[in-house]
Amino acid sequence: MARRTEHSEAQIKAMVLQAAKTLVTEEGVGALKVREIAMEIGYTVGCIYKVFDNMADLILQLKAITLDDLAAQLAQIPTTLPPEQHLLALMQTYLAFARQNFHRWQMLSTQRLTLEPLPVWYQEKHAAIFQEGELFFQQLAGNTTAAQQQQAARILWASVHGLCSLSMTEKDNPTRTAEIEHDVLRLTQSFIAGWLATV
Amino acid sequence: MARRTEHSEAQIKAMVLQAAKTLVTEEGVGALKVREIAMEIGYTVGCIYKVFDNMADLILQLKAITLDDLAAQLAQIPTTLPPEQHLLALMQTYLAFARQNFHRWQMLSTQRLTLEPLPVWYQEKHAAIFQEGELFFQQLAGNTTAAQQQQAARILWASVHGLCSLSMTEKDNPTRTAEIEHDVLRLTQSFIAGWLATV
DNA sequence: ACCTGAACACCGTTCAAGT
DNA sequence: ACCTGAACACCGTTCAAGT
Repeated sequence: MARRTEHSEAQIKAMVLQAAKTLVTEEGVGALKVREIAMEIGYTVGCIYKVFDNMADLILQLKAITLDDLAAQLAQIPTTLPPEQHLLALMQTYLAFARQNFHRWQMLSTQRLTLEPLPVWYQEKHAAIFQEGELFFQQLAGNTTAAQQQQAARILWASVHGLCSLSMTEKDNPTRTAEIEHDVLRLTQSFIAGWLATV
Repeated sequence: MARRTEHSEAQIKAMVLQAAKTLVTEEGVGALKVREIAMEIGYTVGCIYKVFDNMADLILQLKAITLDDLAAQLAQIPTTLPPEQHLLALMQTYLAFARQNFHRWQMLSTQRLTLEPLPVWYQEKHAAIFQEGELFFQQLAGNTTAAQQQQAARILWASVHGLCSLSMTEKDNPTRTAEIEHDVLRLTQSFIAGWLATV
């Protein structure tokens, strides 16, 4: 009954990812089902397994797109800011991205159940975001080593992520929502001040 | 074919939770299946739904036990420590617990897909752990408000959690493993120093 | 060669039917 | 009254069979 060739493999791949992105954005990662995607793009399930190894592969590709979108947001921060302001802007932009893309951001933290390590290309994409920040710790304290600057950036990113994670999965008091920004602000300022004093 | 009454409902509930705890501890939350639990305790699946509403309920009970175990660890910290040392001990104990109970600790962060809010009794158990810490921020800076102390404790817990989360889900370099403790130490010390300076 | 869609294995959950 | 176990709905995944 088949034989269409209306779309190339690359086109189908893009259609699948687009449909998957919409599904996750609107209903969360829990709503991501092969049959649902297939119906959305007008093909059957078998077709999806021609362009993706399996569901874990598809999810990884989708996470990569989310990382790209986040990186693009971070890149928009003006480069003229003094280092501490720049670090603060990075963290606030991260929070804003998490808010505006809640379900996709949440998906970034869903570790798959398989124990295989993440592919290198994905790890590098992730590391690139963390590297945003190292430069500014260098500018803040030029006498520190590169390892110290890396550690500082890594700690700041991870801790702000933890704070976002806690705040956004809690029950949504309207008051709470406004508090998150203050928490991120205080965490960032306090960490930088304390790091400068003890490094 | 049935009719045993060898165990009370409470006994069966305890057996289920014990079996579930072992399964999660040894193989992770992904290995938690009703049929598996049923086989382990020598009953059939239907029996499990007599003592638990569903799988989400069972998982919540299991998470509550994990929170209790964590709280017990935190309570073992000697009360004679000066406030900053005590905060540091809290964070290091949290890291140690996460390490020694990796799969159960990881399960604490797995938000269920249903959008219902967590029951109040569970929220309180969770909040009780976060309250550990507030007292010491008060001792560190008596001139601050209770709200400021709460914010500080909340931020410190969330950020250390984020750091543990990042470190422990990364690929396990043996070198990395030793670095985590240094990261937690630096984060805690820097945050406290910075908080005291800017509050 | 390309796509279908029925089948399979495996989940959580339910409930009529046994004892 | 208590427990069974077969059935159901719903997943991801595969692959022989159509065009």
